[in-house]
Amino acid sequence: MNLTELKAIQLAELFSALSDASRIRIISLLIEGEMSVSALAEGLKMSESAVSHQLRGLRQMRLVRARKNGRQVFYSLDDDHVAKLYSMGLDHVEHG
Amino acid sequence: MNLTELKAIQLAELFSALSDASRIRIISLLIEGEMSVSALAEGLKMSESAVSHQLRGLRQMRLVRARKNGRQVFYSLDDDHVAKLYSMGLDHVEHG
DNA sequence: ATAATATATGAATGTTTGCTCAACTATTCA
DNA sequence: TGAATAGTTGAGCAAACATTCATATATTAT
Repeated sequence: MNLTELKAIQLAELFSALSDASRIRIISLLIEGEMSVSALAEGLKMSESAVSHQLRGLRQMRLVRARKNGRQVFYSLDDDHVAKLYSMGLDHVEHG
Repeated sequence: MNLTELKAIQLAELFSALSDASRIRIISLLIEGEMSVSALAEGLKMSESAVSHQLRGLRQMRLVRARKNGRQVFYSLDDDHVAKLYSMGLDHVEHG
């Protein structure tokens, strides 16, 4: 194998995106479908600012996608890899 | 779904274990087979102390297992979930 | 135009993290 | 026994991170 340093960093960045409970909960909501920032904030009992900051990180990693409609912004998962990693992790936590 | 806060934290902890380039490289070496701390340190060009600190975290998460032989300690992956998460992440980074 | 709503963003702050260094335990060798 | 080797551990420090607060931008309503 012999992983390059670059790929190690990229992999670490990918998993970093999933390494915080707030982001995990954001993703768990987005798995069910797209949601606005305020709906996420309400569902998570976090401030809209905090949610927006986290979404920015997820957006930069291309894990979520934003769709603007009027003054709302709807976020959804950009890619099913994320959902797969999520469910595989959940599996590990629940059983095994 | 409605993920509990506890499970969100556990999931985040699992992914945190994979969220650092040094740990990713440790895991990429352990995928090939068990290795002593000093062999890992040499392969990664890290101090044994730094490697040992990281291995402790991985051990506490039950991602690696330690086997002591004389004065050496050989580490290996505890569970193939880890290797699966790793290769799925690599897939995401390399293609798509 | 003004006000209200939805989101984004920068600075500030407290917490967490990864490493180094020094000290420690356990094991082998002489 | 004493010295050398392999690894672990705690303290300390700098860098990274998550949230809050205040402010800014964009859109809609009056």
